[in-house]
Amino acid sequence: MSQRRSQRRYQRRKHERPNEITAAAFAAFAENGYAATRVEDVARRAGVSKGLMYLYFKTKEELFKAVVRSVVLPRVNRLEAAIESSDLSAEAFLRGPLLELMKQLPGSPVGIVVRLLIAEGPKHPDLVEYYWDKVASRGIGVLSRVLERGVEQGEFRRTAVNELPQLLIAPTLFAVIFKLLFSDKPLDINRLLETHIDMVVNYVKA
Amino acid sequence: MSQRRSQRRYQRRKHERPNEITAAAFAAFAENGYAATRVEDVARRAGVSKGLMYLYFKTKEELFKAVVRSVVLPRVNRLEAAIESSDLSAEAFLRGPLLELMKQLPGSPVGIVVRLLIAEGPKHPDLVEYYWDKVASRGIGVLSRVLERGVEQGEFRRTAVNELPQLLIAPTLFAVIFKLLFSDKPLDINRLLETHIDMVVNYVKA
DNA sequence: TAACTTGCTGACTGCATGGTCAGCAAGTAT
DNA sequence: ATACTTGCTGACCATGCAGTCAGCAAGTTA
Repeated sequence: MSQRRSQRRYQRRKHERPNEITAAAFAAFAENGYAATRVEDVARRAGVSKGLMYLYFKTKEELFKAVVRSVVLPRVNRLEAAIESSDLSAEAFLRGPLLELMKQLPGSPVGIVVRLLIAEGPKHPDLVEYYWDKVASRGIGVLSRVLERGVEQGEFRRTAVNELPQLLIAPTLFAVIFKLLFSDKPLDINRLLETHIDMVVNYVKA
Repeated sequence: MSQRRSQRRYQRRKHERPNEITAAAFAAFAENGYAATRVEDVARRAGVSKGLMYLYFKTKEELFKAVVRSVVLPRVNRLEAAIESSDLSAEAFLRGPLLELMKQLPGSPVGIVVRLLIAEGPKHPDLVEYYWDKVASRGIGVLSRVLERGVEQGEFRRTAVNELPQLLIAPTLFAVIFKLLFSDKPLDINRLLETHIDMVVNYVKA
């Protein structure tokens, strides 16, 4: 009556493990933040042993970095692609795709990452640097180009906003954080973002 | 040759201790964040023993709350007072005192508190609630009243901004966080804030 | 100056958790 | 079947730190 139960203790999945683990880690960090999350929790979520974690990630910190990268990179890439392939007028672009993106950010995983970055960033300078290179500056670049295009086509006048494209998305960060902290308080985030874009467009329109 | 050195081991200062300790705690949290700060560090900074900490604050968490309160309350009070006692036109108020306040926030202790709140808030719901009551909603109230006054006096038209006064200061949060994470990157924060206010004023002006 | 109150100290405890590693078993080659 | 490689496990260790408490000494009273 001894038996080879069909329950194997585990399967080997060398290739999939990293993704599975970062996904589990993201979920765990999202709930509890980085510091309060135990490596063992992540392991349980990923359905692996604690020891395995350390075969794929040298330290808890490495795991953290991997999470940030995995969440953030695909999104930026999509954004850049979407923008370059668009042939809308500058105004239509701001009011359409950009606004849409802004509306999606609060409540998306990006919100979580922002929280993690703010909380832990000052202790992980290389991560902040990475984020700046791969995300922030690329995002700014996109916005900058849109505005510039508007000016070239005589659609917009040249204003301080051309040098401060961050202004376009600044309220998005506000929205992200508001939702993070005060999700139970009333605030029509979409309307807030719409109004902001409307304001900017009026301001820069020739 | 034994001696009563004039170096006393300590002085009793029952009354001053709480402030001294919260000040030390603020400094420590500012450098390392809440989770990474040891109670013993705070004690050393305050020049007291670890045990004493627990005579004034039941837990580390209580200490944290005390810090947030002590930093944030005086500032809000000052803001409210400054505004109520002002007899400027609405536009002048936005371009003057409000803009000035916005410029000061990044780099002020408030930035630190924001970081702490974002990082730890989700695990301290009562603290978030407190912050909402004593800070956020009061701030919104002030902004709301300024805009309303502008409308009543025929200076402004009524726009969506009247119901979304947060929009006025949203970029300030952006600036605070930018400075927090990317203090070495170039960005003319003052100009950004000026431009934003200019934009809003243009938008709401009758 | 002696007896007393209490602000304060610092060694100690218990536990949580990041990281290690010897060995086991899933898969592979022969 | 048998020998071999390696993905994976889980018990274990070392450390670090929140919170405790018995006792000491600063200040007070008589």
